[in-house]
Amino acid sequence: MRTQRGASLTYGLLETLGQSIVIGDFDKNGFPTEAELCIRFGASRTVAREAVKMLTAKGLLSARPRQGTKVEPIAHWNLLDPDVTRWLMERQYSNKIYREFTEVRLAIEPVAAALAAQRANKAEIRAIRDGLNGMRNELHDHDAALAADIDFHVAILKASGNPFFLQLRALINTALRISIGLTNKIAGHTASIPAHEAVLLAIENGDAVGAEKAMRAILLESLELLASFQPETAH
Amino acid sequence: MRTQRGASLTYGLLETLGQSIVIGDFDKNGFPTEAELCIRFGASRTVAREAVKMLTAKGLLSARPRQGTKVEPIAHWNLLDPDVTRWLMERQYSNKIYREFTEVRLAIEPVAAALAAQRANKAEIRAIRDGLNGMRNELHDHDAALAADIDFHVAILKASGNPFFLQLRALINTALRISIGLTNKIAGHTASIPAHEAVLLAIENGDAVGAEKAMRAILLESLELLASFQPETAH
DNA sequence: TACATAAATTTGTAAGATAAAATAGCTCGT
DNA sequence: ACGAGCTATTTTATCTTACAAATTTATGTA
Repeated sequence: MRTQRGASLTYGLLETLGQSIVIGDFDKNGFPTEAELCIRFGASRTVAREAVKMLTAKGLLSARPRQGTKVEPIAHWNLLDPDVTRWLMERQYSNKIYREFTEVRLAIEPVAAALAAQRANKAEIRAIRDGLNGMRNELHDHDAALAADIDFHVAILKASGNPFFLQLRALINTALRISIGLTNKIAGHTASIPAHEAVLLAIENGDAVGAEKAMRAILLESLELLASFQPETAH
Repeated sequence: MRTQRGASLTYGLLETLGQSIVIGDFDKNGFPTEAELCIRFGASRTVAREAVKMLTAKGLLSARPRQGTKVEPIAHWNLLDPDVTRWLMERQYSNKIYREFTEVRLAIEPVAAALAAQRANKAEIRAIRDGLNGMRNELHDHDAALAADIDFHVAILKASGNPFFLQLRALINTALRISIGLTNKIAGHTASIPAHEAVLLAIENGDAVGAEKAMRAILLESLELLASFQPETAH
């Protein structure tokens, strides 16, 4: 999922800086100079430069001689980069970003479900069903149920056959974790199994329109539940 | 749009390697070792390493000691990264990727248009109208008409108020350039002005459902036109 | 003041040395 | 022959130092 499994100095600094940038730690005093980075994080120039270069590649920074390194405005960030999405999740939750995530899901996932209904093979349908069964069997274990829920949605993205849709798995992962974190506060609430069953059934039957509607219903239900539960807050 | 305006050695090598990877130049012999990179491209280790690190940040490469640097499978690439999208465009056109692009557009743009109908302010509507007028006024100049067409679609993404939608501007840019490149081969064909007018009108009237349908019609029309014109080719 | 020139700051590039990781190969005892 | 453990090798990872380039600031001179 992330850029690399390894935890070298460079990737450690990448994580630290990425999170700090997303939180806004450098908004006041500006981004440190290369020399300051080395001092503050005990890194060599090589490590500092390579971490900055990777953050530049993700749109978070830009550097020019004499002018220094600057944090780019959020409009320039590669928001669909898995690392950036994860850093956004790890910072303080905000209703605004959850709504934005869900709007993206409302655009993508119903269309992906419709395509899956037209194209999914047996193995892909089995993967979707495994996700649903996991949700059924783990009603007691919130973490396991969440993992199964994510598996269900990602399996549909895969079954769509369009690799670009699959790129959004990190965002969906994030959105679902936020969603679950909130809905868990509502006593006894769990993801709606029947709604998920309806999506699977439509895909199995090759019913593109039905799959699209059923998936949209899941997302709208989740969105309305949250809206009714927690009023819009700042940010 | 791209990672950096500057044309330093590092960014030059980034471009060269990114294009080569996307084309598949390293599929046979594997990706060169750091030392080989320096020799083949006349770069210092610093430049070679930083370019590789940026490509790693975009999901195209991974590196481990002793094992070397390898091209990741396409499923791992950050396909929505503006640089990656541009490199994909610059390689040989293929019907498959055009269809995939259009599927993404069919998911995102109608929803963006619906949101724009609910939220767009006067300045944002003016930007959309400017794009449409540009298309009207530049019927003779294909390049200018294409630019106006792109402006029109990007203005709607902006007016949606969701920054994640705007991330797809590079993909839409690419898709439209491919589309225009093909439709220009059809004698006398130009983008349908009335269809675009319908979208603007619906947004101005706050008609979310109408805007969504009108935008979907534009994309479906474009897709069908191409399908009828050029039969599915390899890749 | 206006303009040219020098100085200072910060990133960009280069090169060499050493460390660490992971594979391949070898030695040796059984 | 076989396997455990050690050694060698390859390649990336890290550190250090030096210099170049770009750009802003300061300075000096007419």
